[in-house]
Amino acid sequence: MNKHGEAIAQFTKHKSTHGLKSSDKRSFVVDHFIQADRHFTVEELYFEVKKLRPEISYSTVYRALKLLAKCGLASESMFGEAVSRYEPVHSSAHHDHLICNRCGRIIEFENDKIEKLQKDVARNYDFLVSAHRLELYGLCKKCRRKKNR
Amino acid sequence: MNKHGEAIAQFTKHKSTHGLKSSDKRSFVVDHFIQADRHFTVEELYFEVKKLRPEISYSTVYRALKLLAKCGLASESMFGEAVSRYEPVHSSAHHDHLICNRCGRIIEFENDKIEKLQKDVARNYDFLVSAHRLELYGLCKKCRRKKNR
DNA sequence: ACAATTATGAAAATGAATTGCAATTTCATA
DNA sequence: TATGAAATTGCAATTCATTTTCATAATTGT
Repeated sequence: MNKHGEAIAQFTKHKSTHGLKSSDKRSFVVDHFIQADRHFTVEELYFEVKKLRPEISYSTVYRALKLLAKCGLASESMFGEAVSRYEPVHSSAHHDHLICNRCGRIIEFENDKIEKLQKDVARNYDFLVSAHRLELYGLCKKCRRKKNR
Repeated sequence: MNKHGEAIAQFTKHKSTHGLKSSDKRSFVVDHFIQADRHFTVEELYFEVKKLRPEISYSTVYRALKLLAKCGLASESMFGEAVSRYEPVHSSAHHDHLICNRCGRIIEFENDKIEKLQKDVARNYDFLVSAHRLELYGLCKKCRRKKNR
């Protein structure tokens, strides 16, 4: 089963264990989010969905994303902005972000060495880490070229 | 001149170069922030100031913090919460944060190795970094002890 | 002191997140 | 297939921090 299939399966499982029912609209939103496999604000996802299924409301999108977050398929993060972004959670490794200040592109990366050093730091402070966030802001490859335009 | 004095001087300079006037109230807020030398939300700083100078309004505190941010003496960050926090900027090194999910304590740290690895990552993506943020969330020393209470 | 400009306080506006509620849909069971 | 309890949906209303407006007060240069 592919990655998307797994995610859908996990969502279905969460529904059954939580007494939730199926719904076309929510499924559409969930599928779209999982297929897209990238960051969304509620509003961004809402606008995309609306193009294809105009009868789906903001509330439904909002609640679908909250639900995805609850069942571990999306994580909510606030990239220093005032709006929440939801990103797909890949069962695999945690990832950090490079965020372009110009075009908004978000690049994910992983770096084991950094992760390890983080643990060292935490140990020094007798701090028990449950989550972390690392974000590098600046200009992405494309935007560096057009820096002075 | 001590660190606080330098900060005050920088603030004074910013005022003169920007045609701003002096004000008792704003100075009080600015001094308090600089002396305290720690994180504040607007509201937190407002409540502290209010105890000592009840005639100072939320607006003044808000605008003072915005101003401090503009002149580089404070930086605004959103620790994954819905509220902005302002932290003193020390002319010296950048620092990252350990954030206790239980008591809210924020511990600052610096780690050159991590900084270096970040640069390596950026280089790999041809990304030009202008700022970064690293936050480790979890339980601080004190809160680990009372974890199960 | 006067004029010009900035600072202040209180209230209103903004904007995103969240919730309440009535109408609708789902689904297990009769 | 019909039923009813429970979940879902859309819209409007609320919440809550941030930000702006505007009338008044304070500051600064002349």
